[in-house]
This record gives sequence, structure tokens and C-alpha cells, in this order.
Amino acid sequence: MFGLMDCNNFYASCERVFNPALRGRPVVVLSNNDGCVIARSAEAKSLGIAMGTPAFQLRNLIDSGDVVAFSSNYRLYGDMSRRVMTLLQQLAAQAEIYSIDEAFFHVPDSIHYKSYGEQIVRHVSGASGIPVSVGIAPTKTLAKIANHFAKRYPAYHRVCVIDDDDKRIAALKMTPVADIWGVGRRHASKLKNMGVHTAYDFINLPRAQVRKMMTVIGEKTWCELNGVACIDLELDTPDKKQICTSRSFGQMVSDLDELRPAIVAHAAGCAAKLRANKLCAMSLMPFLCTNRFRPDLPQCYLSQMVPLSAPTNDTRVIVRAALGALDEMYRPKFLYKKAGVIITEIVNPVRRQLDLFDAPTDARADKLMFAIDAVNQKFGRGTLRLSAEMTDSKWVMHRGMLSPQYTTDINDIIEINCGA
DNA sequence: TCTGGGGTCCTAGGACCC
DNA sequence: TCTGGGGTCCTAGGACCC
Repeated sequence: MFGLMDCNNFYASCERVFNPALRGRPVVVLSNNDGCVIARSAEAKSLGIAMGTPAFQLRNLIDSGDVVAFSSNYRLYGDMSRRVMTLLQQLAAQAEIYSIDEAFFHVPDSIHYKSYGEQIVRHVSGASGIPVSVGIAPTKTLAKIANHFAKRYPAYHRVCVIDDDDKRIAALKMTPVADIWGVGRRHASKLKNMGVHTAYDFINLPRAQVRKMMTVIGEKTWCELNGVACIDLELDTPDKKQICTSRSFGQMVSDLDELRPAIVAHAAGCAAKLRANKLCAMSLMPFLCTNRFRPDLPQCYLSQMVPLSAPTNDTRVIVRAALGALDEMYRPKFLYKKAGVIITEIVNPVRRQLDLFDAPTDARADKLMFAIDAVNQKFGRGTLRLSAEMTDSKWVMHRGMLSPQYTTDINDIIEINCGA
């Protein structure tokens, strides 16, 4: 059997752990640039605030204090996620961390499913302060559905088990196709047009038809909903295939000299991610794009692939390559809204056999990068950076409602006033 | 005025090779 | 009217996930 543990309203819950005054109040977390809502507490959901709502539409609620809004604080969420996953792994030896707030895990057949799920909920929530729910079922896709029920209906007390056909069929009849894991917006609307409204309708379609319409991925979903497991736990983390760092700008930018520092920062960000994963880049691709919400303005998406002569994770080499490509692809007279750098080809230098043409590794460069990472780790990201990465220009994003780094910065650690 | 960021997988079609 | 067949690799685009 498969289990799925999912944190409830994860980002909003993280904001609440160290700020008990927020309990019972509607809390939302905003995307970068404080653009739109990306997480909501239960109270915010019941106010009818939809995912993706632009923040300006909530201006009145936020200003009046009826809703508390936060800029996204990914350092905090990342650290809380690590804690939650560690707690889960104390009870589930075989766990696959699927996203920042979810993990699948193996559930032994010999165990009492419901009590095992309850034990996990108690342990993880109790020690981390983050509420979690657990779904248990014979396939990952069904475990997702079980988890959904665990969250949605209080009577389950955060644990729902689908372990026989009656429960499975009943759950499928209550699940809209759009809520199935693996069925996105496009296919959901196509299916609806065909009269397929629930997951139960979906499993009654002929398998071949599903395959034709939705490729092997849809076919797997169909099998999984029928109780046949075909998506396994991924226990060893596969090597990354792509690394990307990108941001929208605080304001639109047209000038090449204003775009350069953004590309420098994103290239440096990619290099740091490569080093953190002990990987190297073989090629990269900076990109620029205009504001797609402004159809009145000329639109473009520019990108340029740059092969690197040898695998590297040296910030200076990667930045130089990205800037060279920027100069080549740049076109004036467009108002750019977003820039980024994608590492398009990644190699693992340990696993990879050195070939004849590989440059010998540069020990001094490795030491320098190691030192930069160590300083930034200790004193905060961006403490040491290239001078080309100016942070006082227009491209820097807005984060006006950021909570403290409660768990990762000694200066932000919580203070408790016990009185005299 | 204001609308996120970071990934994966599959398929079709073109280029190229023998 | 004739102008092979089969294979691999790469890329762009679509769809999905959180």
C-alpha cells in the first residue's frame, strides 16, 4: 500500500507556527513581487479567496486587517519542510519526498493502516507545529484521493484509508475528473465535453481511448484508479535534468545595462544551485520575456543557448557565458518583465568519466567557490557576490510583507517575554 | 498601477545516417 | 511515371505537477 502525507495549507501554516496571534485568522502568502496569492489558510479559503488572486484585488481586506498577507519566505518554508520530512522518515523508512509539502511512503501490509496514519499525523504535527493529513491506498493516485478526503472531511480526523473496492468506487464517484492527480485543465475540460464528470466516469472509458487521447501518462492514471499500481516510489533521488533561476522584475526594464545585473544574479544563482547539488553545467540558456498581461505592448521571448567548453559550476565562467549570450540576443525597444537563466545540460562530474579533452579541474577556483558558498550560508544569501550583480536597480523584486527568518537566521530567532 | 517560480515527461516531426 | 527503408537524435510544443 502507498501512503501520502501532505501538509495542510503549508506556507500559511509555516507563517503561523511562530506567530500564534495568526491562529484562526485568514492568512495568505503572496508570490514574488507580492503579485498574487499562492497559499491560503482555511479561513482565507472560506472567505472565497481563490488561488492566484492578484494581490491588488485584496487590497481592502489586507489594509483593514481582515486578511493577513505575507511575502513568500522560501528560506522559512524550505527549512520547515526539511523538519517535517525528517519527522516522517522517523516512522516511514521508505519515503519519497515529492514536493516541498508532500511525501509518498510505503505502508507495510501487516500494519493497521488507520492507526499507522494517525500515528504519523500525531508525530509530525506534534513535533513541527505543521498540521498534516495522510491518505493510504493501493496506488499513488488513489492515495492522493484518499488524502484529499482526509483533509476535506473532519470526520476522518486527517487520515483516510481506501482499502477495498467499495470504498474505492465510492471515492471515485465523489471525485470530479479535474481533481484527479495527472489530469490537468486541458484534459479535464475535454473530458467534461465528452460527458465524463467524475473519476468513476473516467475509469469506465475504454483504456485504448484514454491512451489515444492522453498518451501513456493518462493510461497509467486510468490503471491506478482501477487499483493497479504502475507508479512506484522513487526512493533514490534522480539527478536533476534542468536548473533554472528566474524572476519577474519589480518594474519593466528595456535598457541592456539594466538587464545585465539581473542576468548576472540569475546565472550566479544557477551556479550556486549546481554546486549545492555537486553538479556541473555543459550548456546554459539565458532568456528574456515581455509582459504577457500587456497585449497592448509588443511581445517577445528571447533566448540563446550557449555551449560551455568544459563542464563547470564556477560562477565567473557561467556569468561570463550568460552575459555574452545576453548581448547577442538582446533587442532594444521591448519592455521586458522577466529574465532568467536555465542550465540546459547538467553532468555529474563524479559519475562522468573524464575524457581526453576535459580540462583538469581548477583547485583554486573550487576553493574560491567553496568559500563564497560557506560565507553566504553563514551570513545570508548575497553576502558575497559579483560586483556586476547590482541590487539597487529596477529589476529587484518587491517583498514588502516578509516574515522573519525564524529558523535560519540567528538575528530573527523568536523572543519570548515571560514577564517579571 | 498591480498578475510566481521551478520542474518533469511525452510526442511529432525534421535532420541526418547508412 | 519514376524518385527505399529503417534507424537515431534533437527540438519545439503541449501537458502536467507543486
